[in-house]
Amino acid sequence: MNDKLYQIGQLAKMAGTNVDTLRYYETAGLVNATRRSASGYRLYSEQDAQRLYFLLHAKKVGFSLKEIKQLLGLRLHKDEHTCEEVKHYTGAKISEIEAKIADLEKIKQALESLHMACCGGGESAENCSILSTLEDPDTFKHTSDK
Amino acid sequence: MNDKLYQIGQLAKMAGTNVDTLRYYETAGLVNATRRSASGYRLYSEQDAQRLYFLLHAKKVGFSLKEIKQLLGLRLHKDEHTCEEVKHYTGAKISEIEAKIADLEKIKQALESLHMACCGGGESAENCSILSTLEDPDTFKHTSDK
DNA sequence: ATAAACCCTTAAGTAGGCTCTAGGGTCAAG
DNA sequence: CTTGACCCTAGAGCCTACTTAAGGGTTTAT
Ligand SMILES: [Zn+2]
Ligand SMILES: [Zn+2]
Ligand SMILES: [Zn+2]
Ligand SMILES: [Zn+2]
Repeated sequence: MNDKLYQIGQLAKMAGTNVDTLRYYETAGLVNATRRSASGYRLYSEQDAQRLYFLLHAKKVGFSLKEIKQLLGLRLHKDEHTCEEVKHYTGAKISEIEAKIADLEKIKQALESLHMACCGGGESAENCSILSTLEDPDTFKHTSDK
Repeated sequence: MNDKLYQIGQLAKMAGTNVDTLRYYETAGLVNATRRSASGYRLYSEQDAQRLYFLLHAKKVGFSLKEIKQLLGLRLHKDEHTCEEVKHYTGAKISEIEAKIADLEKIKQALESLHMACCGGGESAENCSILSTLEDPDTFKHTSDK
């Protein structure tokens, strides 16, 4: 069940990207089409699509294609790595993600105080109460990085 | 109070980046040094540093320098925009950030189930219970984008 | 007063991630 | 059986965000 296949143009539209990018991802070894039609058209399965969605979401939040390739590849070449390595890698990535979330929460808070302070009216923002938030050095204090 | 100034090298080290990048950010209009020494050395204030930290954190979570420039610029050229515009922009960015956080939470969950399922031992990961999670199309289902 | 460790500028080069061009097949509709 | 909307490949080109190079001042320490 669910053996529906998509042509490259359909998948591109579904995913909000374009065909060139999909072909590029193929050459980069990121998302391959399950098979080709008799005439050589790429045919993507639902799984291929899921893989692409994962990629696009991960990209959106700042992972490089190289990192994404590793993430997507966790289930592959299982025989080439020990469980210890796998566990170490996933643990590190999880911390990384937690740090990213924390960063986003802070940026969000800064924007929210701007957003709420602003009256939203049609007048010039010259006297807008926005001023203080981003100007305040404490708005986004540096705690610890890396 | 707190009128400490940093040379470019110090700031670069503090921020975990390097001097070339800081000079680049200057040419890109992102982070300027408050002033120059008699001999032309850039001298960064604590506020300049905060601005840089904001930039670096925002970059880490996938914002482009162009977007970051806008974020950092919200408090500038206040006279050129209406409160309405400001409010609209911040509102849109906040939604964007919420979507990013949601994406990260999903990726995190997927990695966490991998992480917990794996025994972490020294044997080959060939029979590792990792298999199912990333292979399952539902792991990162496409809901709605853009 | 000479080294070591900083700093400056301008300009060219690089890596990652697409995006476009050229030249050509494929397929459904009318 | 042609037109329009797809698809293919190979390769060049482009944008972003740095990074390196070349040539040269400045500071601090011994
Ligand atoms: Zn306002
Ligand atoms: Zn207002
Ligand atoms: Zn395992
Ligand atoms: Zn194991």
